[in-house]
Amino acid sequence: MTDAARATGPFKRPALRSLSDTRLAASTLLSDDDRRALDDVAPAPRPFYAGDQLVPECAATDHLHFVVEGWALQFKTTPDGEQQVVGLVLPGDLANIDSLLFDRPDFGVRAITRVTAVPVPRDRLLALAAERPGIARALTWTALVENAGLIQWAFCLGRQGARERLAHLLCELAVRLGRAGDAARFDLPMTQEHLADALGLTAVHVNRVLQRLRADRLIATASRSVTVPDTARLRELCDFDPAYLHMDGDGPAAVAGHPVPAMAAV
Amino acid sequence: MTDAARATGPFKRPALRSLSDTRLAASTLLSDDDRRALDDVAPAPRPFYAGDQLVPECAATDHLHFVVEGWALQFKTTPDGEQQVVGLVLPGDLANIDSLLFDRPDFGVRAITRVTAVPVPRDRLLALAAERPGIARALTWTALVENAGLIQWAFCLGRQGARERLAHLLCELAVRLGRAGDAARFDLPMTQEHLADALGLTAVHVNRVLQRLRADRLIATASRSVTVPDTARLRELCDFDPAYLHMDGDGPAAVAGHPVPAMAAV
DNA sequence: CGGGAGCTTGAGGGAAGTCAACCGGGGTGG
DNA sequence: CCACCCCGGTTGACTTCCCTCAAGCTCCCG
Repeated sequence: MTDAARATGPFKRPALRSLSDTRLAASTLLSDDDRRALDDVAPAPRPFYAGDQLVPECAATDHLHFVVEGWALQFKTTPDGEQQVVGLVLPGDLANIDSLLFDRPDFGVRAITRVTAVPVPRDRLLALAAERPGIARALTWTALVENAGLIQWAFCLGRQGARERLAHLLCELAVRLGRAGDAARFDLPMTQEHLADALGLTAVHVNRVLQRLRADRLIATASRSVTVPDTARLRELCDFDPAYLHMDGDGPAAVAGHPVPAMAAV
Repeated sequence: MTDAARATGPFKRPALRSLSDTRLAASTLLSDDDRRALDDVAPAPRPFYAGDQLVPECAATDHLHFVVEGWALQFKTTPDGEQQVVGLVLPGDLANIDSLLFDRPDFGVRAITRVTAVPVPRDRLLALAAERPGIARALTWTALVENAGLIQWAFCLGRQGARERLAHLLCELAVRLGRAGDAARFDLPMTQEHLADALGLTAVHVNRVLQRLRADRLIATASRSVTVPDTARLRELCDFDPAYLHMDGDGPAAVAGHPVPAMAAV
């Protein structure tokens, strides 16, 4: 709650204005008509405090939350209270696409910072998809991108060590935040505990691994932000390939015959 | 290749006949018309030998493979040759839904046993989806189910020990094979090496964990098959809840107003 | 009969977890 | 205004889980 100030850190990018600014709409599958139709069904954005649940883990939901500002995480809880983070939701992302067709969510979504989200009723989106193939396709595309991210997530958890996993997460964040250049610096509002929950580690161990990365000059950290002095070196460490993020809105272009917008900063 | 005989083990279920028998079509989102249209675009099934790649990991694909017989696995390879299995493909499953909209696959698919698959050209499926909202929706539904499975997979890899992960995988297979009752026995054509690649472990350790599960009477194994004497006890060990498999074709029913077929044996 | 794939077993090592204590800063309440 | 407190980060000692390497076994198949 007291993170309100932090949410507007030194590297805040201009807030997204509408659903047309989200990744769903950027996927080149949509016509301008589709985008307008999407904006028409969008209700007013809703604010959340850090720690709030956008989507409770174990209760039915019928709204899809498009995050336009702030960070959130997708999580699943063990019976003994531990939680595993299964995805990070950044500005422009759709927090819970599974609620499009499932009554009970497969995971909860919790705000890390203060968050602004547009909660679109599932039925409105389904109706839109039924009459506009472009939107239906864009929704499928979004689900598939989510899929690719989860596959990579599982891969890292299963086959990489703590050092590589942490490096990989930082590489991913740099790309998704559009700050993948050298000497790239970006906000990182996650605590070491958050990182641990995401990487399948403990906070103590995350701490030690972070220190080693710092000692090796692979990263530098300031309060709530990270600098990557040499992107290539960090990527080499964890074998990072940004293709799985599908930042270029691939595939769809070939299908719809639309030009690919210059969205990627990979 | 010499597994051809094994693929027709003692618990072989009748082979699926067409796309209408796959999970995609069972999702209650399709009208009978939709199902017919789907069957109309289906080419002849194609056989694969054990070890064959249905989808090569690093080459563009434009066919979606519906597996009607046999087992396959979805995998991702590390630069040093290790592989992480990110999903198992059973009869009725769609092996590579990501190829619907992406040119390059996010993972490869390799046959574990002899496999029969129906390779549907992506374009035909896309065209069908564009004119039939039901099929578009069923495809999205399939992607979301895949999603739920991957989330659970990541959860297990991140937060469970070897024993729990292995138990969880066996519980999942029992349900997906429709053999979730007590004293349930089912074919398991995977080697301990396959299991290790799936669970993020080594084959040696899988071996030891299997022995402990056997010693504790949680499972019994015969050649290429597993028996679960007490389903409840095994599920309790790994905190298994079959909801994430969405075997009941949920959500869609409420949407389309169709009755839910009695597909679940959960 | 030989050979290979898959399973089993053992000894030793390393990565990550656990438990516990301490620190530093910012916010809150007295 | 200051003291306190809580949260997040840091550090150390010890433990545990799982990996590595290596060898031997069994079964199936050629």
